[in-house]
Amino acid sequence: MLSKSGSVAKLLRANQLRQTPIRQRVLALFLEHREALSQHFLEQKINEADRITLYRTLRTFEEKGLLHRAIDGTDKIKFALCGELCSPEQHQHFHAHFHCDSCGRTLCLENVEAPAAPILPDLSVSSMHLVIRGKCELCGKKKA
Amino acid sequence: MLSKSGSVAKLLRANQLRQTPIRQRVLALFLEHREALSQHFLEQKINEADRITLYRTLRTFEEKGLLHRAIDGTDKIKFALCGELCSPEQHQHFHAHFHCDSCGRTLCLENVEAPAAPILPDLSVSSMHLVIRGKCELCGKKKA
DNA sequence: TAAATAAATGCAACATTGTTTCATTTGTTT
DNA sequence: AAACAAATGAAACAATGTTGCATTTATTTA
Repeated sequence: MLSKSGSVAKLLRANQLRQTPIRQRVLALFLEHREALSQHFLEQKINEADRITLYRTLRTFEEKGLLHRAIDGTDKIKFALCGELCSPEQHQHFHAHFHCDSCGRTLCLENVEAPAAPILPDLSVSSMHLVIRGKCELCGKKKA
Repeated sequence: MLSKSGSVAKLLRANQLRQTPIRQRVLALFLEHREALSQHFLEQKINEADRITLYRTLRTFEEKGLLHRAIDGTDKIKFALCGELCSPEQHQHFHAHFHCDSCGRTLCLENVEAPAAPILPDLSVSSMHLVIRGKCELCGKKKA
């Protein structure tokens, strides 16, 4: 994850992207929420933009290495802010995400150590993802 | 995974499912391929069935604990045969899958040990999935 | 073995999402 | 301020997800 101090404008400039209102709003939402967001979520937050623009914005950010796809076991694509280790050429090769089956939120887990790569003869590994599912702290409280 | 000896008819009977041609063909394909299959793949293999029937067949099998969703990081849902540890009530809580970014196949990894669950205060964990991406043995050879 | 019945199937229909093309608008550069 | 490249929004279409309903079929039982 990027430091909170990184302003939206800076982030765009650093990635050679134009300062458009929609891109700024999208990035601001990612910085604000600090979790993996779906296009659906962004559409609801940004009424001005139509879904095609959002669709392309997300993929542009992905190409530039600003966002990565968060694997959470659902069939809905979600994106999350990349850390410094990601770049257009090479994304960080280990990610861990927590998905709440109750509210559907997907959180990036920062401090999870990569498990030792299993021995897989004949398979070449380029990345690993740990998907953890359960109940988040908010949904856990509701029940209690 | 179930033993190869388990015949299709037995599997259906054991799960209180009727012996219909489509269900038999679907199960046979899973037994034959031994990897996670998408509905799209099944549609192409079974021309007789329309997609709605397949859609419902897969979900019925899932409910019965015969199939589970294989998480492979793509946005396409894939199913795989469950082992003995899965049941309608409780699926095995750790799965590992390998996804080939080149050909799109998804393999179930049987012998991968579950990583130690990370310490996640306030998050209750119900399952974990390890998704490994890279190139499978077939696609690796092509390049070499 | 045939009738009864509960389940599976296939069709129609519709919602959502993914994706491309193209004309228009906008941000950036000179 | 003009020129240019890039971003946007509209239209359009494909693929997938999902439900309701009428028909067919597998199983049960008389």
